[in-house]
Amino acid sequence: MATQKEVADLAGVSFITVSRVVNNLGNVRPETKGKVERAIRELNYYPNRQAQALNNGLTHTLALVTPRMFDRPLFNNFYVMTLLSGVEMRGRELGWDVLMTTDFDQEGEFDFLRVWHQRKVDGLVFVGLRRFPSDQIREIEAKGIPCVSISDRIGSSAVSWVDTRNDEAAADAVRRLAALGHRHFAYLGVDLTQDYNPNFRDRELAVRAAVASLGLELDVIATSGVPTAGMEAPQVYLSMARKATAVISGNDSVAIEFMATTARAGWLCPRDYSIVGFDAEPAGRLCVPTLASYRQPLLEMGQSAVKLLVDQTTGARNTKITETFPLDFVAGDSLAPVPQS
Amino acid sequence: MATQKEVADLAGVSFITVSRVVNNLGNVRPETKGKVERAIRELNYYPNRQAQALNNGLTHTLALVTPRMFDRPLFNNFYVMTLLSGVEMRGRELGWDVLMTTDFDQEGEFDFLRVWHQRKVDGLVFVGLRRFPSDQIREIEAKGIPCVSISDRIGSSAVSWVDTRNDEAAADAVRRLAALGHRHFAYLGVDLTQDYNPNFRDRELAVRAAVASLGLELDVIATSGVPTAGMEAPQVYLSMARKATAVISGNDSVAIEFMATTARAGWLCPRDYSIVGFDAEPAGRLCVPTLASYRQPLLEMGQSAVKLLVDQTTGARNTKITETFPLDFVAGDSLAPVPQS
DNA sequence: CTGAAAGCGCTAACAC
DNA sequence: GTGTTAGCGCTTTCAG
Repeated sequence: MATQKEVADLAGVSFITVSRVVNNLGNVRPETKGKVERAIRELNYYPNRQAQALNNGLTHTLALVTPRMFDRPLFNNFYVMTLLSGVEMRGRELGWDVLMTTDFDQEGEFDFLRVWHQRKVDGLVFVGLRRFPSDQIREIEAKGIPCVSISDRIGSSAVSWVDTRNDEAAADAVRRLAALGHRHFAYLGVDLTQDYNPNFRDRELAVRAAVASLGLELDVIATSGVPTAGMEAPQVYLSMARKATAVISGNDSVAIEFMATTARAGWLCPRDYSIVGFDAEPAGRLCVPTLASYRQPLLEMGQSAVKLLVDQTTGARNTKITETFPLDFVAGDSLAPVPQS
Repeated sequence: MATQKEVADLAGVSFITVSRVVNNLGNVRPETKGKVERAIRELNYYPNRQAQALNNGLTHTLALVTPRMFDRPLFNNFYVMTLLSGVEMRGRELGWDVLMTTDFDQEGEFDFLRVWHQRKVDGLVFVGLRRFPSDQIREIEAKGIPCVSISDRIGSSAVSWVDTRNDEAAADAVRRLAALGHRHFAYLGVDLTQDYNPNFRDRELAVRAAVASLGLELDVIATSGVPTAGMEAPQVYLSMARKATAVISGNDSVAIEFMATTARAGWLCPRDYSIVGFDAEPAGRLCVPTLASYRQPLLEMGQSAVKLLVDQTTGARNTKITETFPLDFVAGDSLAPVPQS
């Protein structure tokens, strides 16, 4: 653990000169600089970030805040992890490190601001799959804590966000299925009154609107929360006398499970119904039939969020920015013309 | 951002008393302590970790080092993600935060020790899916950098590791399939001369040994590296005149893709062959047929690694510890008696 | 162009 | 029990 002073001694200069070289402040004669650089290399010197941070307040670290659910972190999840990849990639480019945290602590307290208070990070990126408590928003506003939200369009003027145009994609799904002759739709979602999830919310609302505007039929089946009569979505669907032929699922995981369960009951996709999901998870590509879906540019979203955050902490920008991305349709064999019965 | 001094002023004591209260050092009269605690609450004071770290050298942060592949982080991966969950959970319990990093930087340099040199973390947990360069091992030994490896049984006496008994599970798989009458095996792996992965390595070697000891037949098909004649594993298998009826796959992802590809070619599991994978990914549960597999206790492994690391940094233990976990068999419909042909 | 002095927020060692 | 002094490694004034 070489220190600045040791480098200075070896190079025969004062430690302040080392600081100048390390931080590229100019004002150093080339040959002095050369001596210092040689000493740095020889001692394998790295500036101590803790000490730097104590001076200028910058840790060059951000926290990625993700949901904790069922008493454990929700890392094991394609959506969150792809975002993390984007965050890490852009973070690296900009010289920032990423601290993984969850929104709740062990005891179920909402304390994700802790890492900022402790000065472990300069700012936070939220993966907003859950309602944001307004207490925290007020604190963020009051203290000017740099924050960017992904997926949840936080109302506060202090929080920038990036999101996708789920409404467009959901409307496209309805249109696409209607064009294949489908007249009876089902939407697999969550109980929005219980489980706030902005993605599911936007998708369900847009599906409702699009189906209604075409004058078609729609069953909405909640997956989580309190499922109808204690049954899970596939059971609810299978128990219906008149089954929708066009199923739109709030995400791919739900869709894949749905396909597997109905298949075991002898009700097959795409023979008996068509289905489309969201998020284009890799598992959907491996299904038989392959699952049609809408891809969010998660990698880009993660990268963009970091950019916004860094701009904000460095003062390059201090106004709220909002950014929306389109979703791409990913074709699959799970989409077919309505069965003639 | 209240400081210790501000709290002290408000409480009418000196800042050192605040420090004593915060760190529970005793030596403080209860009523003084009460005053200080009230001031802390009122000012919403958090100790500045940077400053603490500058004194005692402890950041209470660990780095989880995971592989970067194909120019991006490999976070989006069931295996890595479940480990991360375990690491985060135990970290929280012990008051440590987790910094996510990758083994290579943007330019392909092996610089995962950077975060330690910069004093951003107190130690490292490696997810060893890749050969560890011996340069780094030497540096770890020389500087006493606290490290724990997951899955790769690092030879150095300075690096503790946790791993699973893949050999046992692989032998069990062979035994199980042989008991179902299978005599011709295939193993789907990677090119071990090109792609070092300790899990795949242990599994392949054990399969080879077990099949040989029973005097049965084995085809080994590499998935990555340079696939035979430019074909991927399923194609290689399908192109064989005499196909193995018992397939053991190095992991579930490969197995799932294998099943999907052969199914499209009309070669069906379990009618035409049986298959078993490793890691018990959730996607395998949703396959038709469901995929038999062996589950590693990844959550526990992650937790255990953190425990070992923390013990090492706090000096509670300074000898190398190694720990192995058993794998659990997870039943699936992909296993059946050998087809009568 | 280079250096000396002060201080970031905190803790360890030593007084009182 | 409580306070004072020094110093962790670095950067930011301000002098020379």
